[in-house]
Amino acid sequence: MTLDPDLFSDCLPGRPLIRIGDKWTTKIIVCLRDGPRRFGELIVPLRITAKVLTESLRAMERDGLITRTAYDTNPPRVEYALTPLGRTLLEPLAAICAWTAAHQPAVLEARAT
Amino acid sequence: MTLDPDLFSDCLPGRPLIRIGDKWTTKIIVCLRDGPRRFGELIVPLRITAKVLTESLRAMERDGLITRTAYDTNPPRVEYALTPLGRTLLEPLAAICAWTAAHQPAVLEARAT
DNA sequence: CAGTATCCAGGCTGATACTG
DNA sequence: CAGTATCAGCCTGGATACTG
Repeated sequence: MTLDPDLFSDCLPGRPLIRIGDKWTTKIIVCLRDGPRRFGELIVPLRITAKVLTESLRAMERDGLITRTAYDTNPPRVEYALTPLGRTLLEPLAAICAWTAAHQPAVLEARAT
Repeated sequence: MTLDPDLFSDCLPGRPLIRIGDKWTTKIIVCLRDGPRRFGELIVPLRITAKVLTESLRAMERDGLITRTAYDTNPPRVEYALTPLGRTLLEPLAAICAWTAAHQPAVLEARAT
């Protein structure tokens, strides 16, 4: 196990770097893991408001994690997809998921006492 | 790579479960990786206020991630240490660190354009 | 359908002052 | 040293209404 020797180089979830620590980014990434999805296909399962979803998607697009493709149809159709860079995040996120799946009961038990 | 099939079971950083997504928890854990540390040994390198550090430590203690040991001396001496449970978090956190170390430049470049 | 535009509450966070 | 108490600002996130 190797942890960044410089603890304060913003390599961890806190706010600064990537928005891993925010409420929605990671969930959106996982939502996109099986292929492109439309705005409405994200908003429903995530139970997020349009405003917040838009903000999150824009930020992730700026960071190069996803792409936004608008088709000039009526009604409009917009698809969001992971970039190769965004896709590389699936692995560390899976590690977090695995940890939670394994240890959530222990945490909840500790919290109960 | 295996991701939790139930996307909404709070297995990801968002707020709900473990405080992985908050600003300080992960940094505190990494700070404690080499052994117990005193309150003041955390507050200085983390550049956190006493109030926030106290709140974070209490929450982590409730969750069973750290222990708090107060020695009845004068001046007082309190040590915080990772529990075995807390220690298991080092591995997934290292994965996040590794991702950031590897891809931070790409993100910053995307953000700049 | 895929957003924008406002407004607003609550939580996180920090600064400052004080205590056993 | 290791906190607690209080106050205040910011920002995230949500509710609601409206638009091309």
